[in-house]
Amino acid sequence: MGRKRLQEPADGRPTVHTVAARAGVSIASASRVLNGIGGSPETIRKVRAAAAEVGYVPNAIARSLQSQRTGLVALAVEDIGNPVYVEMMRAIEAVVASSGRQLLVHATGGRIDNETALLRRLANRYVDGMIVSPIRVTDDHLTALVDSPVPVVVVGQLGADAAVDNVRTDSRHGVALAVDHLVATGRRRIGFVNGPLDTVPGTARDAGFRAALTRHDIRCDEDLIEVGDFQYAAGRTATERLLARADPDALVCANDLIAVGALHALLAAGRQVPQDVAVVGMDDTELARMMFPQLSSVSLGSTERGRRAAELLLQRIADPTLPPRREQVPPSLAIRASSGTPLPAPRPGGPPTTHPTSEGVTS
Amino acid sequence: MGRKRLQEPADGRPTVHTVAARAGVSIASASRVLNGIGGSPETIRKVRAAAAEVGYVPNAIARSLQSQRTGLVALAVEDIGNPVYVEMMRAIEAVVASSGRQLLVHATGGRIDNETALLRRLANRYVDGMIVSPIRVTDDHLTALVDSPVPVVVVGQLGADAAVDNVRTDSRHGVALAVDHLVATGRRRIGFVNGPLDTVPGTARDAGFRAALTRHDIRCDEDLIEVGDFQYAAGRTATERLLARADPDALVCANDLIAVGALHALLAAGRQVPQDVAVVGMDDTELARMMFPQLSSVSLGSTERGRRAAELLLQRIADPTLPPRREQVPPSLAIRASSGTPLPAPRPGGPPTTHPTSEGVTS
DNA sequence: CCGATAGCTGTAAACGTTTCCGGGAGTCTG
DNA sequence: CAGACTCCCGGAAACGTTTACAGCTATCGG
Repeated sequence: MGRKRLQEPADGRPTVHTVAARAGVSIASASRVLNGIGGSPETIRKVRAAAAEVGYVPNAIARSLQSQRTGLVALAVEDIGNPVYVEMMRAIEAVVASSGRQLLVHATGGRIDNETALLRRLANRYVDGMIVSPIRVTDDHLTALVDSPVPVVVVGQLGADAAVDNVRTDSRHGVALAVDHLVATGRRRIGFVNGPLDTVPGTARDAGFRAALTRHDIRCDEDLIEVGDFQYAAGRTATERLLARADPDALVCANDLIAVGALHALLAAGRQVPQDVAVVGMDDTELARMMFPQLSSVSLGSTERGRRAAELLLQRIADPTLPPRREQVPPSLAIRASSGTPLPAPRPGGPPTTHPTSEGVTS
Repeated sequence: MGRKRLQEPADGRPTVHTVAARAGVSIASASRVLNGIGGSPETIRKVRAAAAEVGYVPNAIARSLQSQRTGLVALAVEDIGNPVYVEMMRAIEAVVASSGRQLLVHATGGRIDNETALLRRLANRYVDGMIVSPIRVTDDHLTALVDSPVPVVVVGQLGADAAVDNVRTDSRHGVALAVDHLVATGRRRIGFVNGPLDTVPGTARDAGFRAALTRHDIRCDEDLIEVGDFQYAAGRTATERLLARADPDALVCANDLIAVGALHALLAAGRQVPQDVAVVGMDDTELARMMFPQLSSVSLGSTERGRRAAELLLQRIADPTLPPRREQVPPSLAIRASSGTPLPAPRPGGPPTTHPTSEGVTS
C-alpha cells in the first residue's frame, strides 16, 4: 500500500499521529517518547528519527487543554512606558521564572474596557494566572477580577472587602513623607502636580497632600495644585500652568515622570533646582537617578510589591483554595539633590534614605 | 430524579456541558446560543439563564484548539526598560489592535536561551504570530526563527539569506549622520560610547563610526572608544572611564540610555554640554527630549519599524504562503541642544530635523 | 391537502495532546 | 516449571470547544 497520510492535518504540519505512523508505533508510545518517559531503546530511536524527519513540533494549545496549564503568567499594567512598571515587571519576572513559567506583559493604556477585555480573554485559561495593576477600578472591573477563572493578584488599592489577593502601599503616607521633608527643610509654598483625580492613585495622593499640609498648619492654596496625567509631557505642561499663576518654593509630583516634566519646566523657566524650587518625585524609579540634578523621590516599593505579588500568585496557583490575602509595603523617601538637603550623596544603586513621618498612617 | 453532575469537571468550573444539561438542551445548541448563532427564542432564553446561573465562562484554550487561532500576538524584545522598545511596542499595538488581536510583550533580558525558549514555547501556537527584535543572533536562533510554526517578523539586521520577514534600518548610516553633524559643527576629538561588540547593533555601530571617521580623514583614536552595555548605568561608567584617559570634544552614544549616562557623567565631571562636549544619542526616544539639555539623537525610525513589522505580520498571518519580505527604514538626525547647533527649538513632538550624509549607504 | 422549504435541534466527529488501563512478553524467584 | 513481577505497548478516553450532518417540525405555496 502507498503512504498513509490520513492523519496529516490540512495545514500540513505534522502531529503526533504523523510521527507515530512514520515510526510505526502507536500515538501513545510516540507521545511517551517525545515526553521522555518510557519507551524501549528501539522505539525511542524510531520515534526520535521520525520526529526529526518530519520536523515535529508539539502543539502547545492541545497540550494545555489536556494538562490544564500553560506555563504562562501575565502582567497587565496601564503604561509600560512608566519605569515604575518596568521595575515591578523585573521583580515579577524573576520570581515567575524561578517557577519555570514565562511572563507576558500587556499594556492596557488605561482604557478600562481594554483591561476587562484582557481579563475576559487572557484569564480564560490562556495563562495560569495574572497580576493586574489597575489605576481605575469600577464595579464591573471588580467583579471581573473576583470571579476570574484564573488566579489574579492586584497591585494597588482596592476596596477593603474585595476577595482578591492584593499587594498595596500607602501612597497617602508616601505624599506625607515628601511634605514632611520639604517642611523640615524650610519650604512653605509647596505645590503639587498630580495625576487625574478619577484614578485611585490620583485621589489617594490628593488626599494625602491636603492632609499633610493641614497637619503642618499650612493653608492649602488651590493655585499651587495642578492636575495632568501620569506622563512626562503632562507633568511639564501642568507645571508650566502652575508657574504661570503661582510661585512655589517646592513641588511634590505624583510620580517620577511628572517630576521630570516639572524639572524640565522649572529649568526652562529659569528657576534653579533646588535653590529656588525643591522637587520631590514619586516611585523612586531609575529615572530619578538619571536626572541632573538627581531627583528626590518617594519610593513606593514597586520592586518589593512586584516580588510579593508574584509570590502570592504562585502560591495561589499551587493552591487555589487559599483565602484572599493582603500585603502592604511601606513607602520611604530617598533624598537627593533636587530637594536640596546637603547630604553625602547616597550610592546610586543603594537603599534609599528613609525619612519617618510623625503620622502613623501605616507600617 | 436527582441532579446530574456527571459532566461537571473535577475542577468545579462549568463547561458547555454543564450549561447544556442545566438548560435541558444539547451542547451543540448551547454552543450556538453562546456564540450568538441560531437558536429559538426559548432555547436562547434557557441557555442564557443557565449560563448566567452557573457563571459559565468559555475555555479559550479549547476554543483555540478547535479554531486554530488565539487572537494573540507576541512581541519579544531584549530590554523593556529601553524606551525605544516602548515606542516600538506602541506602534505595533496600534496596528495589532486594529485587527482585533491583543499584544503581549516578553522581555528576554538578552539571554539567548531565553529567547529561543520563548520561541519554542509561545510560537507553538500560543500566539498567532510574533515579532522578535533580537540583539544577538546565532545560527540556532535563526533556524528556530525560520521554521517557527507560527509567522515571525524580525526587527533588526539579519543575514541576507534568512527566509524571514524582516524590517531593518541602517544603523551604520545612522552613526554616520551623527559624525557628519559633529564634524560639520567643528568637533574633531569625537568619542564613541558603544554597547557590546558581540551584538548585532554593537558591531554595526562600531563599523559605522570607524568608517565615518575615516571618511573625514580623522584618525580613529582607540582611547576615545569605550564599550559597556546598552543601559544607563553602563553608559555612565563607560563615559567616566573614557574621560579618565581622554579629552573628547564630542561623544556619540550607541543609544539614548547610554547618552543619558554620558550626559550625567560629563556634568558630574564639570564639563559643560554642549560647550565643552557635544553629545549625540541614538534612537531618538522620548528620553532624549526629557533631558536638560535636550539630547540630539539619531532616529532609527523605531515607531515606523514597529508599524511596518506589525503590518507584515498581519499580512503573513492572513496568507502564510507569501514570500519573505524585507523593508528598510532610513535613519535621520534630530538636532537639539546637546550638540550645540543653535537652532530654533523644534516642536517637542514634531518631526526630527534630518541631516543628509554624503555617503549613500542606504535610502 | 401535499411537497418543498426553512429553521431548530441533537448526535457525533473533529482539533492534538496526555494518560489510564489492560494485555503481552520477558525475567526472576521459589 | 509455575507464578509473580517488570517493562513496554496500543486502544481508547479524556480535556472543552466548534461544526458538519441529518432528522425533525412547522410553515408556506400550489
